[in-house]
Amino acid sequence: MIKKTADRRVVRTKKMLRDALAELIEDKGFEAITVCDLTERADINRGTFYAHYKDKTDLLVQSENDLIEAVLEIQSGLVEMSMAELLDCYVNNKPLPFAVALYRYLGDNGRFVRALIGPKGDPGFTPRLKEVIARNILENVLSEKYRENMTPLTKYYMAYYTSAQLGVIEHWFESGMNEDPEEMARIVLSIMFMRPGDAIEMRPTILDRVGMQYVI
Amino acid sequence: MIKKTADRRVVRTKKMLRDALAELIEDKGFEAITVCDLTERADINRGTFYAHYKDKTDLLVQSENDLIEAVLEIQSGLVEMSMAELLDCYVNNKPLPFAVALYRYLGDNGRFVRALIGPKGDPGFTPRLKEVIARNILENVLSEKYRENMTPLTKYYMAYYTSAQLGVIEHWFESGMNEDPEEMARIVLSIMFMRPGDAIEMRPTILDRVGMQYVI
DNA sequence: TATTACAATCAACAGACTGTTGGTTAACAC
DNA sequence: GTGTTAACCAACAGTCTGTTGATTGTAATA
Repeated sequence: MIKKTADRRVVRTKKMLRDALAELIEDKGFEAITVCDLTERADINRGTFYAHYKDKTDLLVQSENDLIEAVLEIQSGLVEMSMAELLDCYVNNKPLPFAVALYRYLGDNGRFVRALIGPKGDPGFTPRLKEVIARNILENVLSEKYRENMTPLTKYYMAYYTSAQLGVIEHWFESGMNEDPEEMARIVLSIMFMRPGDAIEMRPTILDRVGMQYVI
Repeated sequence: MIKKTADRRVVRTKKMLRDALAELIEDKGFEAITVCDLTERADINRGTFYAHYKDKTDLLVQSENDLIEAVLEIQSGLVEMSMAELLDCYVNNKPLPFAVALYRYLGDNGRFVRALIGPKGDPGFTPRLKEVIARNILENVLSEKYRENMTPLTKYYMAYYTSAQLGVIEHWFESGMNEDPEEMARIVLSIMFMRPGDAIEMRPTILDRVGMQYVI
């Protein structure tokens, strides 16, 4: 676990390769990338590539691991939120702190994340990101009662909810990251209190203030 | 558009290749598959493969198109649902007809769908399936008012909702497709009326009957 | 600053996969 | 039954792969 990569040449090489990977994924898709493409764009000798990585998949996996690890790191420093605090954020239209931190980091690594979760990216990355989000957001949302004794329906709700959160992140990237992290955190919180079925009760919900009223 | 594939040999060859593709994707991932792998497993000459498909990606895309087209076909025959009917289904615990049809078809083509949306599948397929689901389920759920004048928040809600629906489908496949299509349609309908924020009002919702009560 | 370690380069290698071709055999539709 | 054509087979050059050995250049440390 101890990174002993002090040599500037190594970090430069790795950075160049990771950047080239992100660009090329968005360009032609991971599938079509050759090691030649990578080293050519990164302006690195092909032999040097193999000194650091087994193959292009190894480069991909290592880069993904770094990203996942960083997200975990960020979220591990965040205190678990009480329901009262969540409510406070909601009614006062304050962004959730951990959501802000998450979106800030994802935004900073935008190019790479967008490439990975995009239609030409790595289908194996999305589940990993989902797992992190599930562990760090859902555990703050789902009550203990359901966490400990998970029924099939609860599991389906978890799958529903984590996928939904990732869908919002994807849409953020696709639409050009126009909103800043704070805005995104507010949007996420708002959506958490929406449900399509609300129309059944035919009452405008508290969501009016974010401009959506209720959804049929 | 007119399929003139009457020759039994052709349909046999194509079927063998599509099946081999599904198996190999789950086995080693699309990325790692070679045309040799495909023809070997399908027991087809390699030259024959190139008589039908440009490359392995062409095989993938054509197979995906067939699947998407079939889903569209199924859903086009379904009448649009009124809010009253939706309510009727919900309170009487009846499965939504279009959801049943969707899950039935996906289940019938389980192996292939599971391979495509899985962690070794095609990252480009999920968005396409999402789009179909969005068009056919969400348009029955979102009121006209929001459909015609889409605010950013509405779009985020759509992204949230469609991803969520796909997450449920994914979980169905991952967990071994234990529920039959009718059960899945009921689960989906139930989840539509849940929201994590319900705890704020601290009232057990109508969802009690499906064993979840309310979610914090 | 000089020395030592090692990262990066270059050229060349066999092996695998690709996409194509021309000639042959066998199954199909009518 | 016969013409059509799909499937088979072998062989082709071209590309990408992963590895090697020798050489050059850059970095950390004394």
